[in-house]
Amino acid sequence: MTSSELTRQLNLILRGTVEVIQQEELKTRLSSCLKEDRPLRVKAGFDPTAPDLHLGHTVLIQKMRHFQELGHEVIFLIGDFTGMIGDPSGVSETRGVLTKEQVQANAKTYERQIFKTLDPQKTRIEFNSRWMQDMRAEQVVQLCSHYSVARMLERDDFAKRYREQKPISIHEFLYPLVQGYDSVALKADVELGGTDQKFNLLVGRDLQRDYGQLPQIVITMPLLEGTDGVRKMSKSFGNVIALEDSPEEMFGKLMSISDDLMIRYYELLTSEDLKAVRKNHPMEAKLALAEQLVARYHGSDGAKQGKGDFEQRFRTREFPDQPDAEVVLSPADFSNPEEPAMGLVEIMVRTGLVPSKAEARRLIAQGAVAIDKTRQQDINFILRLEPGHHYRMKIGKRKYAVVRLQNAVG
RNA sequence: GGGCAGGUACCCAAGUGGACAACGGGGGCAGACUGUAAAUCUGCUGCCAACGGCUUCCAAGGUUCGAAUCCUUGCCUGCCCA
Repeated sequence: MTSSELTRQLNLILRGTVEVIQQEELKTRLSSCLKEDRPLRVKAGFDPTAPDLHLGHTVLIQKMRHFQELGHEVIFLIGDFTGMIGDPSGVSETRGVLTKEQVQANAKTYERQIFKTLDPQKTRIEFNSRWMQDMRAEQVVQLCSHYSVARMLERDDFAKRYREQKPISIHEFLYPLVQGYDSVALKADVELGGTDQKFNLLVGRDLQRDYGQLPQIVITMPLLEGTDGVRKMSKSFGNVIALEDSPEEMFGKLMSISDDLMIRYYELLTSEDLKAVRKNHPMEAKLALAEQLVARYHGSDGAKQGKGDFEQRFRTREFPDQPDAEVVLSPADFSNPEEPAMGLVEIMVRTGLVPSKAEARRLIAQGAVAIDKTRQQDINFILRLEPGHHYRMKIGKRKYAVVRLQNAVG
């Protein structure tokens, strides 16, 4: 194999990475693989408790795709065993333990989502329960003996919690060990992970060495910030853009991110030249980003749809074709069906877009509610409904609902 | 096993017998300004049949006219000693 091929592969592999441990090892192993005409075995683990992939995950998946394009073997590892134990963090809440059925269902969802990026023919999906399930206590203890508490406490998040006198359960120490053991079981050549996974990935190296294998090369990728632009994208922060968000939703969320974050998304999620992006008007650049990403997951029709919806809602401030909720009232909803009328607060709650009446009142008082383009600030306002009329209600900046009477039975 | 400290709303954190639905900060939401950007200013941020009522301060009991505050037990967490 030529050295130019080696360089070509390295360039693609290294694009966007934060750290490669060790780069020299990567080079050596890659070149021997090329020589022997065998693929690198690349592993990346995912947590089955969060089946909804979001853009944050795609940073890794994109990298997996790179490997795939270069002809290597990628393993999408689902940490179902770890998932079934349940995540310990969170003091009062005991995380629901996942059943096998749930894990199966989540795995299906994963497949559907990752195959928008990865080639199904070339992707191996594994579950770590396959080798963890029947491991005997003896073997578990033996596994534990490969690592020390002091070294465990080197992990940032453990160290921090230890310092702050926050609880750390023993079984949390098992997580890195199990994850590391996965690499042993799979004989991984490379493991991919976010920068937050660095410690766990390194444990894999140590364990592999202890078990007489060549230690895997660790490649860390940046964590993508969520829509708030500060914290990493995570369901628990409520700042995700999910791959299964509707085109409209995805487009809208992408448009609402800050300019700085937009650049970051370009950097990690596209191959665009950042210098060129910066030359554009930020608004235009953002539209282009939204179009590109929505098209990736929903096709070009989806992108058009998302853009159209965005234009309606925000640029021209029109009522969208697809409101977020529709409330249809029937005679039974009124005390006097002859003169159908209902308090605005009640209607708002019925849209499901507002969690409580108190919240509805607050919104009205703050001038966030309009009916047919007329702002309504009286919290006691009663809407008299006329048959056939579709009342268009706007709640806050981004929620729209239609309210109407049930059609007379014809 | 023993000693000590602690558990307050989404998070951090005040409050240590009545004026507490609970100071303050963060976050969130809304309004103004905008490019649904950033920054800034302002307001809101338990629920309801609402000048009032109801349910909250780890849980269950108890003391009291009255408890987030005092007592008992339990659960949870951290530190120190063994």
